Amino acid sequence: MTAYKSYPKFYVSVDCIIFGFKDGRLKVLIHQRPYEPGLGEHSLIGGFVQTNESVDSSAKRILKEFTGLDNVYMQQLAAYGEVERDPGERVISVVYYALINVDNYDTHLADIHKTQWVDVDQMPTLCFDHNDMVQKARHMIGENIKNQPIGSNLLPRYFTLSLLQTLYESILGTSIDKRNFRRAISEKDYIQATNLVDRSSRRGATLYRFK
Amino acid sequence: MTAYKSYPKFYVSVDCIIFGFKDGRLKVLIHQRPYEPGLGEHSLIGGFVQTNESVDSSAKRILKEFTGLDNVYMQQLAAYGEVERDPGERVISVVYYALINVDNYDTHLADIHKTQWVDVDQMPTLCFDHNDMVQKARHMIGENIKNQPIGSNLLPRYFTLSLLQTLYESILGTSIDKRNFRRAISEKDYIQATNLVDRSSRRGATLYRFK
DNA sequence: TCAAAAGTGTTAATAGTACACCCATGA
DNA sequence: TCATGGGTGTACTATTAACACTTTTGA
Repeated sequence: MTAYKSYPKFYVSVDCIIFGFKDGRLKVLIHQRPYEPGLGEHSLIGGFVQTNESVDSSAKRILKEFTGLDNVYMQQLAAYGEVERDPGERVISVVYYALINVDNYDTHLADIHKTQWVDVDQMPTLCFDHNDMVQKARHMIGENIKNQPIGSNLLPRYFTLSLLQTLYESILGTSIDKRNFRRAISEKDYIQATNLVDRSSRRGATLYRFK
Repeated sequence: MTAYKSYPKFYVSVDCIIFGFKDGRLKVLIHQRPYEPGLGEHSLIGGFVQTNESVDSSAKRILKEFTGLDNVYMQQLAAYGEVERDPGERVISVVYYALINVDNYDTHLADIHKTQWVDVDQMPTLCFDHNDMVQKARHMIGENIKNQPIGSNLLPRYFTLSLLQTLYESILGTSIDKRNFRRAISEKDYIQATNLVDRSSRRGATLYRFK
């Protein structure tokens, strides 16, 4: 039917860089690669595209398999297509990054898949080109956070400004002046104060939320 | 050898959005699709990834086949993976955009492939999801031009500031104040005045070049 | 002489950066 | 009472935006 018959076909995988914010640090979810090549090495969460799903849905499916989460902020990062990137067979990988609230994710699934959170500033060596992917994704988030309310995906529903600042600092890798930060936030219309108070500090801190 | 055997394989294509600057307008190179499905429809320049080449090299090869050009500014845009995006067979496409100097490109090849330049603001309907790709690429260039000297890829070696401004206006889709523009440019260290003069205007205009 | 494009500065508004002290409270 | 984190304002600097007239010269 089509003129494509003479062209080769490839395995197409999806790798997900799942970011979470935990203990005041930006983390990435990894696990141990469950098959050869690279069995047992640190690896991003991934899988293969199936015939009945788009690449985007494949990414969503994989995210759900590993975290139990649906409806998550997820963006395509890039396709990785070096010939030898996977030493076993030729695999072209489309990479996504997702931002999740670590409180929501399914720890039972985490046990099954032996996933763990690692600090984005202390990434172990991952298999293949996965470290490159993480670096690129981190850079991308840094760009996005300046203009988009992406923190809403990483934080609990109610949060203090201190926590929000810690998140920004940990994404950007810099320290931010408290007063400047709070002024900037107060100008954003997608973050609003509530009349709730967090009592885990002595004085208590106003809780904020995303609209 | 590997655990991948049970997964499906896919055709992987590359589509190139080749931008050029011509007659004071930003243009995209298209041609008529040479095979079914969509035979004869307007289409981006594309081809299929081969087994012995990375996806990046595939894009370079295709660019060279259609323009004769090497060593061109080229960036990956995204992967497009909807199941039905190609009505013939399942094809996952990795999309690149390139910026070329239209004076350098091989018009003999243009004849062979029946390529033509179309104004980015007057794109005809392209096959499949190609219009989406162009829109996304255009947006991306607009972001990049603010910080990177990407104009060097689109302009001749020597150019007037008026031409450069026209290029910026046509990429950004806005008009720019002449004095503000010239001041901003004079602060960039990658653009410098030469002592050459363009005599096609009455008064004559200083020619500039990229370092 | 005049049409057409080249060239040139100043001011106002906005955004970003640097910086230090008082407050409320639980232990 | 004091240690802890919460909360606040001002001055300086850099960047961006708005705005109009003179110059040169080929036709």
